[in-house]
Amino acid sequence: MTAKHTTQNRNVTLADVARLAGVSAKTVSRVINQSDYVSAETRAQIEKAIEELGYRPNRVARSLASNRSYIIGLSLPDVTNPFFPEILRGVQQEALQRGYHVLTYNTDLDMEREKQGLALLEEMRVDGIIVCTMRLPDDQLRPLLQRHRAVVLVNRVLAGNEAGIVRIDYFKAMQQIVQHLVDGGRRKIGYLDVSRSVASYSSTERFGGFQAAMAANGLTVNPDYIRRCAATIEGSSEAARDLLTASPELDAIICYNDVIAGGTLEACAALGVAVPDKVAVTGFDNIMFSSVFKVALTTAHVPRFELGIRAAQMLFNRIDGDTTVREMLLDTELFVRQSTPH
Amino acid sequence: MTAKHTTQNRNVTLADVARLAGVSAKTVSRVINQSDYVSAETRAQIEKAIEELGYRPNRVARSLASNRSYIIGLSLPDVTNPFFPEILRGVQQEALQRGYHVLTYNTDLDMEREKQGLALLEEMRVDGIIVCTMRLPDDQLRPLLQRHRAVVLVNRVLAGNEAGIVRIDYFKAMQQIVQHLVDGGRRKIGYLDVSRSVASYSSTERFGGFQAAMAANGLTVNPDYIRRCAATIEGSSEAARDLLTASPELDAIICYNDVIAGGTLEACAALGVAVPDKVAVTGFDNIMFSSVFKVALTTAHVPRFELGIRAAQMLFNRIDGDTTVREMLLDTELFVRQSTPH
DNA sequence: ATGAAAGCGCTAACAC
DNA sequence: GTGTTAGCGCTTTCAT
Repeated sequence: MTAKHTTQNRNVTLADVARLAGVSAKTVSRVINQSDYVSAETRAQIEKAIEELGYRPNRVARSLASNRSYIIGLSLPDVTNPFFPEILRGVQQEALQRGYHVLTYNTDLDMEREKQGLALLEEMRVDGIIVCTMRLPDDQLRPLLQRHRAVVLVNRVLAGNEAGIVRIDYFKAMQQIVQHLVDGGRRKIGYLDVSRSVASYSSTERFGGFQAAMAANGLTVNPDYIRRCAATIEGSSEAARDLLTASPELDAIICYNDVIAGGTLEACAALGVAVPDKVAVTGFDNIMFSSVFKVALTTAHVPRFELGIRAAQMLFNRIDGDTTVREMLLDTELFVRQSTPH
Repeated sequence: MTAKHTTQNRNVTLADVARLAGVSAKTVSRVINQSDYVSAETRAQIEKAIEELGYRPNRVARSLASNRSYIIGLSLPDVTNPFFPEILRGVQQEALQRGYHVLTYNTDLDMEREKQGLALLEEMRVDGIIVCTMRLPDDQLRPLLQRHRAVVLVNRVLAGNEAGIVRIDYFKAMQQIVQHLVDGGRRKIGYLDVSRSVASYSSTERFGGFQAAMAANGLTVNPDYIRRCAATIEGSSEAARDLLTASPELDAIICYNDVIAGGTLEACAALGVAVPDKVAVTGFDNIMFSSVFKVALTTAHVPRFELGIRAAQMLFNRIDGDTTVREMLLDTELFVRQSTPH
């Protein structure tokens, strides 16, 4: 019985509503889209019919007919990384305010899936997409984006392209971190980077800021002090252990992000290395948990929620045909906690 | 120029491909759906035409015509909570294997959004949905689910409904935690619960297991030892401080989940309370960071990835008309770390 | 193995 | 203010 009821609803169509209300399909359409003036009387008729039949508009048909979905796509590399969910929340807040919905596609750090996701979103004819991608090389990404009506890229630069860009000034943020450590008396500074097949905007900028600030302080970047690892607790813990064992003279380790810093703190604890007395440790991002790590983490706070909002605003401007703002740069804030001298 | 190219692609249709390949629309359809045998020769023709025109099928049209989307919806309450992204990954892995895509809707712990999300997914005519909901009361949830073709509920029971259910045995898991603490000599055990407008499956079962195990060990549950707080570091930290100040005799605090345990550890540190020597602390879920908290956390590992896989499998069975398995119960595993005596 | 015609449920562009 | 006529781009019958 329940099942039958379900099936019934499924087939209720705009025409059914029109018939019951004694009006034309178009008038019903006007009501559900609030697109045009309908007399209060007919409107009431129609709303009653909708209620009675349990009618729900079919977005698929609407989308096909109007070539407009009021849905935007969001491609995320890894929802498991606490960095990204906050972006989603920002995007969603802005979208809902404008009557759009957000559909998220998780690419799981896989290039193939990234392509699949962008293709799917295209096949669904979403009105625009916000893309957080790390892996896909420029020349593979570009044609995929080209096929979309409106695109905003997050933390990625891409030349020869129509896409809008919202990004964080990672370079400057990392310079601040280095300066903070140097001001705290540290000189032998290691760097635990994330391993990547392709250099990403994030890793390039962060490492670039590190190098620049080291040079500005007359410090040399010792290649032995640099390690790469997976952005997981296990991977970074192991890498940090290696690094600290090979170079016990280190007095600071800068980590690509908070997750890697978490692993580094674990390694320090395991080796009996005091943080920050012997070695200072810094993270990046300021994820939710960085304050409850073994040692509360000094880190660069990345305004992820705001990043999502800005990206969405830029996308909606583009959907509405306004492409004047091409790029947007947001600042971070240094959060000093217990893992560095201060 | 780029824009023109984009516009061109957008309008390439199956009919265009058919025309160029010199076949009928239906034959092209057969090729892109691999639904029927087509001679190798014509297939090659068609593939060449597709390539040449840069054709991409329009899912919207396909979905309207076939009443099938090959998309499943996943409704999550809060992607920011590290509990949920892993479920998404499991669902997605299973879905991609079967040629489906997953669209995620984040409800942000808001009842209205939860309703909106389920309605949106219905309007999109997805083939089925997996719902992780906490807030929506039974009688509001039921009619919304009824309108969907196939439904699987995660960690929620709901009577009088066609939906499949996959859940975790939280009751038993919490019993194990209590037993572990009692075996470690603890008797004055507090409980830091999550605050909710409505009692959820998770909170009810976890607290129920706590009560049952306390009783089984001849221990009374002191109402003063129970607090509720938001599932954030800040909220739980404050609540834990209150609890420890009001009841300094406590020798253990059981937390609803790892996030709350994280705040509790912070409170202990701030108050100079030794963990686990003075007070043992337990979490729940085993999120990625629970091992790098101030004190490595003893917690119940919830197999979230597998949960996602099972939920997806159950959903696909239902989509295929097989509803024999109505419910599925998964076990947790106790991870003993430094925050409890052992 | 392939094609023709009809229609999925809606909106656009004009009527009136 | 409201209705009519065509499609949107695809998949379904059913033919052949």
